[in-house]
Amino acid sequence: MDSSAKPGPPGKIKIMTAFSHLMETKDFQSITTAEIAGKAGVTEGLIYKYFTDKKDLLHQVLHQHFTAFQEGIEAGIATKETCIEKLAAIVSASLASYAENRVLARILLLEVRNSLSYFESGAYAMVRQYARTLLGIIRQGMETGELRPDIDPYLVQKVILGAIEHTCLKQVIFDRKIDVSTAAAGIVDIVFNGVTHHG
Amino acid sequence: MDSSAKPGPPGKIKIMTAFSHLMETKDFQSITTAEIAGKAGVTEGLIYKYFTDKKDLLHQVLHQHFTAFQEGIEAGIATKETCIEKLAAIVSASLASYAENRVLARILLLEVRNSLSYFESGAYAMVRQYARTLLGIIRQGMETGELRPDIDPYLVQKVILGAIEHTCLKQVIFDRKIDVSTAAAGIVDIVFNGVTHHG
DNA sequence: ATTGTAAGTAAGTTTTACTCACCTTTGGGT
DNA sequence: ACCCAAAGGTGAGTAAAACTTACTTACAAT
Repeated sequence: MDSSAKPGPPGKIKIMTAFSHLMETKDFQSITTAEIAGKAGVTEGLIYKYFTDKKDLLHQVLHQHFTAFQEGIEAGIATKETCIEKLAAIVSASLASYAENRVLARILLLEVRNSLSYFESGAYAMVRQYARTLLGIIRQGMETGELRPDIDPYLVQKVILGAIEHTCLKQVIFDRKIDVSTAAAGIVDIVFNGVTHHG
Repeated sequence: MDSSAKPGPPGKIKIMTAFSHLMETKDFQSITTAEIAGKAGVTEGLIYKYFTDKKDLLHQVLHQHFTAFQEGIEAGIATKETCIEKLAAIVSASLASYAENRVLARILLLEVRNSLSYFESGAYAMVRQYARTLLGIIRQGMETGELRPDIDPYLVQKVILGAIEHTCLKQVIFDRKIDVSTAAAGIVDIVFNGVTHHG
């Protein structure tokens, strides 16, 4: 368990923003605490006043970015009525977030999953909430008859999440543009209708 | 570019197997070079005779595991005739590999993607080859009419890869069993037929 | 026999995450 | 107005771990 991501004192904010900016050009491992402190204009020791760990800093920055992500998702599905529309909105909004916030995408997809401490962090709790929202929509769709009732909703959830993540994985890694609308439309088409040709 | 993963001298083999075993219980970051050398029964310096880096060691061990993975895949699709069958075989064989070789799965899904050096490694070259094979089958299926011709084959590839990876992600992280056959059948069903209910 | 090369060692060095004891500022209660 | 406690912030220091380098041993080929 790590401390939650409150706004906090100026020093903490400076550290988080400095680190976040460094993550735009470098990977977590190669960013040093000295570098963070230097860019933030504080001393190295202050980092450990507000963060238990270098990883805790990573997790709290992720938490911060994911909050905006979450809001984007909820705004995206708010107006939608049907399950299909909601799912399409989630796919679209998720891709859009990864496209416009590479730091979020890189942290979430590449940096955090290798250490167990992440899964005890507040950031991961938010991610779980996001996954639960998705699952809820899928279940609802199965009840209303929009979706097939004979499939495992958990698996549908995983396929959708996997499709979203893997679709922008390479672009995130090599810092290339993501064509959100066509990618989103394509994923939705494939997952909803399948890839086989039915004469 | 890193040196390829030749079998090599006894010291190198001992280092790689020791490291591989350590990866069963610990994550990359928390395994020290001293620990590796100790378990291998060699000195710490020898690691740097055969590996440019601690990460190079990781990449070469991945390369080694992925070779077996690749063979499993090719054996899986060898007997199959249709595109559909081949895709199902790839999904099944991939899940099976991740299920029975957690070190491979953990390295590939959790540990390597955060550093650019991986993408210049021989291990990544193998992964690309695997992805190309998958893409080839998809393209072939679109030509023969088994798959819809109006979709982007790259996107189909990404959805399938994403589905495979995300399906076993949690199990790999928390070291839980993977029910390969039902997961494979489910993924294939969803990706081939889609999730929407067609009256 | 000799020479050249690959395998292996052992003792550094440096970097880097993290600690700790110490200042400085702020603000609320009496 | 003053105290004092707590929060904000500092800077020197430590320990550990990745990596280097100078050296030794085995050993195959000429």
